[in-house]
Amino acid sequence: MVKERKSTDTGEKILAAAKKVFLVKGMSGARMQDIADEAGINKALLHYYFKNKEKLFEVIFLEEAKKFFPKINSIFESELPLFVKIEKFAAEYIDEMQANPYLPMFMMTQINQDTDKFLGTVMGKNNQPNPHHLLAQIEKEVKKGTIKPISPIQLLMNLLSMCIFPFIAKPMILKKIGLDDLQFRRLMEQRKQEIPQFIINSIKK
Amino acid sequence: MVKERKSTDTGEKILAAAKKVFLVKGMSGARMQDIADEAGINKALLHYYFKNKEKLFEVIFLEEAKKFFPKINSIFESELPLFVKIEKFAAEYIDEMQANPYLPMFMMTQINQDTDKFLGTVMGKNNQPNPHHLLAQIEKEVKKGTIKPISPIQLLMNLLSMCIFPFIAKPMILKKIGLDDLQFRRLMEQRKQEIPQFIINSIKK
DNA sequence: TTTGTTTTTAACCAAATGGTTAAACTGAAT
DNA sequence: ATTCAGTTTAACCATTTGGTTAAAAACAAA
Repeated sequence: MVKERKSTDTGEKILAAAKKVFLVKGMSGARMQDIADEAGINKALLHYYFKNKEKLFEVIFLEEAKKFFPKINSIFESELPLFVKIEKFAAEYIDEMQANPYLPMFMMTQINQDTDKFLGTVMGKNNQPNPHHLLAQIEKEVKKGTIKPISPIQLLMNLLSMCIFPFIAKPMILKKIGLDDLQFRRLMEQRKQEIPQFIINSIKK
Repeated sequence: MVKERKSTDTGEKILAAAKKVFLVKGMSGARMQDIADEAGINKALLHYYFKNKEKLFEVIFLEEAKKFFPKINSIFESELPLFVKIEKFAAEYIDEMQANPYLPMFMMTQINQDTDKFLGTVMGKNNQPNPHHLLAQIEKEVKKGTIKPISPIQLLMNLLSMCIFPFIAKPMILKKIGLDDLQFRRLMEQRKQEIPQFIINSIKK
């Protein structure tokens, strides 16, 4: 059994190259030779440092999952008021996705490919998204009468949808509306306030 | 040059099988032998009926694109009032996606893979999404003062996000919230009214 | 300088892959 | 029954692919 080699220049080079290639080509589409070329190394080194293609991919997936889900949990489970939570989530989540705009598409691709594997086995128990605290909080606010009656799941879906989907649809949006990258970034910056405002306008009594 | 064979039993079988395999595995991940197995035919027949893997894929893509974009255009370009348009879009779009729940993920995958190819070359000029009429309508309503000031693009993104993203995130939603397929369908049925209501509550003066 | 360990290289491997080929089969028309 | 055209089959092909192997190179310690 090949153990993972300790962190070195070459190992890091491989990871950086693998990330680039996997993100564009996906796991099936990515070729080990392409990754080696991208890293500027001999292909056999990939196998010296990583057991096989799948293991290499899992390392990348785990690294990326760490940027996608923890935000969800830390904010959802905090004791902040609901509206503040929505504002905070939109702002911080969009910041994270602005820094990693490929991330939603990458995560959704893997999760759709094999949910149990990627949300189960590979990730294990840590850092799994857990919406229950927020759902309960929404329910409580509805009961208190501070917001209009809305299903907690529906509200959660609205929030996630508006924060995440634009990054997935980015190439389509850019092409059909005729925006460039910078304009898209600005648009998403605006959404940090626009989304919470839109939501709060809708649900506030 | 192999012309596409005229529509026959075998041709249809291939298309049905190809759709299944391409949808799950994507283009790179799908194997011609897998498609042949799924269709219950000899692999060489794939090449008798379709020039190559790429051409077969394009046929499938075009078929699926016909379910994804035309709704967008017909409703966006109609002369209906804005609120009616939003209601109609949400209802009809969600109906279409309920019938083809894999479709958003499939389309977004291809568009992210190579936007110019899939939104350009393969689709040609027909049936391309064209949001400009709706954007202009939103702008007009803002100016008339019937809705609160909102950027047309932002409102469009909100509408599309809330209608489309849940289908993309379906496996994640099901797993993390603990729903089954039927419950998800019900949830999306509710969204046919919930989304327009949510939006109208937010923007109406 | 020598020795031992680690890293890198280039050649190699078996299997998989998309595609080709020619013969056999099938169905329709004469 | 024969001929022709279209469809299907099974074998085959060249290339690609992920991975293996052993030797060379590099590095570190004594």
